[in-house]
Amino acid sequence: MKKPPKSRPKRVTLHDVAARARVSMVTASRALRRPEMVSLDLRDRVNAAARALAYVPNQLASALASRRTGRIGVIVPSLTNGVFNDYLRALHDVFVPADIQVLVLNSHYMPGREEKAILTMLGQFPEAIVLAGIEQTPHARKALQQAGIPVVQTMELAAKPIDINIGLSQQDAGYAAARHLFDLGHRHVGQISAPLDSRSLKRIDGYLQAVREFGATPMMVSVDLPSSIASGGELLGELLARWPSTTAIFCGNDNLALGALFECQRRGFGVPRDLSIVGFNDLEVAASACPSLSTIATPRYEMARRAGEIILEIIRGSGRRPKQRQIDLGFRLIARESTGELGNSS
Amino acid sequence: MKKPPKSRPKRVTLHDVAARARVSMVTASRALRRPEMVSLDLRDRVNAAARALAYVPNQLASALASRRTGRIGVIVPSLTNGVFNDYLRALHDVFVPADIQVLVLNSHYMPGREEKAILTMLGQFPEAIVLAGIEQTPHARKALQQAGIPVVQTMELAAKPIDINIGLSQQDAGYAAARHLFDLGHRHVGQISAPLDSRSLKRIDGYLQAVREFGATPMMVSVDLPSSIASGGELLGELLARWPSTTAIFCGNDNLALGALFECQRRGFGVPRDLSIVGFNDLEVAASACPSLSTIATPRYEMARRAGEIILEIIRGSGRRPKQRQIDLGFRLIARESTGELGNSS
DNA sequence: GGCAACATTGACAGCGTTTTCATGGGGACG
DNA sequence: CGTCCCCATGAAAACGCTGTCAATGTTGCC
Repeated sequence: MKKPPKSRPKRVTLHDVAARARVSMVTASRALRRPEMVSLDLRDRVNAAARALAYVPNQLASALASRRTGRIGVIVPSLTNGVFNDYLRALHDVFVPADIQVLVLNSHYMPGREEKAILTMLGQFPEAIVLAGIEQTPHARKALQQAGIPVVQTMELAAKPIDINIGLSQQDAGYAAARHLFDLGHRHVGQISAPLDSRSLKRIDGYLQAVREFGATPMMVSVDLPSSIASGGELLGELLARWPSTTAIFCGNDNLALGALFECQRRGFGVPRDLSIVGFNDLEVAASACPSLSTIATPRYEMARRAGEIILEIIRGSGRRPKQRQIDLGFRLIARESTGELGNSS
Repeated sequence: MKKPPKSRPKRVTLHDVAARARVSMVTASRALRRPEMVSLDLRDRVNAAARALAYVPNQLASALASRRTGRIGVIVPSLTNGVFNDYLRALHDVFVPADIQVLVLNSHYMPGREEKAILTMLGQFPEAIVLAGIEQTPHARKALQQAGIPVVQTMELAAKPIDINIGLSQQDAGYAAARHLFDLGHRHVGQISAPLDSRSLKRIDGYLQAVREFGATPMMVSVDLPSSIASGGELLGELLARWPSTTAIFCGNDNLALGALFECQRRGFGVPRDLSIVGFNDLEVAASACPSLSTIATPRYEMARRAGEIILEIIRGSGRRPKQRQIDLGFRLIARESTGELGNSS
């Protein structure tokens, strides 16, 4: 007859471990965290006791007492988006070996949700915060500044960084993508996007800049949904319906580009024979697709890695900031098979 | 006389708020958490003070004192894999409205890393844990049981669940995928996979079962890397090199299938004319691809949603478990354009 | 042998909240 | 007008751990 003590499933605490090892709590604590401070004999006894009891340290209490939580907070607009895979991986690569936990919260591309996520995060007292994007609400900015921890804004270059800023010019990148198509001789260059974030808008600005420069007509279609492969196809359909003369499109990201590519295949259009396609981000699929997708490669891994390393340096170095508070990591245009010169068609 | 503790910027605590509102800490605490327990007058005063000081409650202290952390832990083998997008979204959909935070840790498809992740998670004292997969190490199992919180294993059906188990038979699903190809008349049915997890292996078992049943020859190629689109192409290449007679393949997941599809396009093979392809999971891309990919749809969203709801019920209902501790959610074969009858070719 | 320097260990006081539990005041009721 | 109860409030005790500093035992050296 077993009686589950559901009201008080008393947990194994450091106290229990200490008692079993017949040492004081302090010693037990040290034996586990700083073995070198404790004699070999006791160290073994404590370890044995801890293992026997399956002791799991209470990080809450530990963090509260030591005022160091050993974690950093990351807020990204989406986990779904392949863009943030490399980004998160880089952060893990840097912090996990340093024994720092990475807490990820999702803002769903909504400034309001981001503010909430930032406040929640701050309530956990992370030792630093990494933000994807630069458009925080004023209240969030204030809270972040007041927290007195390193804050790294990434993905874009900010006019007024909160603290540290590592990114690239989304507008320049958008310009480069569009320009690539104009340089190939295209004059009817369309644009499709799912502009949920400020970065998409900046890329569009870049596109418009190129359009003006070449005296072309802006041809844009967008949808206010999380970008998906399916939307890529639909948006291409709309674009072609409105501007049948289109010979090239710049897609706000690679998923849209992939959807557009599939739509072309469905319609029997040759890519790039009938339509040139350039995407954005250089996700894995861009290189593997057939035809492979021209795109803009953004240094997502590198960006997050640098962010992580700067944070480690600040934390380790007692809070001193590096001299360079803003870093432009640039981007690369990757011309693959999906873009070709105008006129190859005939 | 007050001694400013070093360079540490003093944090605003409940004590400060209470002082400013001229009430006791208890009242301040209640005014913020359970406004209905406090008179309107004080409630306003406390709220005003909190806002003025930009007070952020220390969740660490709160959790320590209340013994409730308001969060649940989730451990998935990969964030990169599209499979877990729906899964995590469902969990968020359930828990965020319930004001419960979702902590996600990544096991990188390695049992050792998963054990570590589980222990780390347990140290945070989540109110429940959701696991993707059923193959935890013995030590992890012990720690989980000892934690006395709801544990939900998902994605597969377990012979001996730790606590709750919601999933589907991966072997049956693999069998169904292979069987679909045999039913279409194919006899040279290959299999490609990146079997980092036990689920892939079970799907292969299902494939082998079908192969035996139809008296065919097993033709399998695999790679020990995280599955990627590129590997899909390469594996298909190897498979065809070894068994040129292949007329259909079952891919361990949709990414591999997509890579295989692209490889066919690159080689000028018609799909399904020259090769039928069936994938697994029904990621978004499967429906959008051209030709669209036949695949096995797994109820990832539903699975995670159910897991979340059961957890909420247990937490709310003071720990009582539902009668049904194991739920089989099944799967669906989705026949699309990428599979066709043998002989359509000639 | 005596003293300083060192290496170990332990007692105590928090860390910032929440939870009892006690207290006083006011309203309902007779 | 006096009880009985209930409501709003506050005091003090956890929650589990770590930092500080003092106390103990050890070693080395003159």
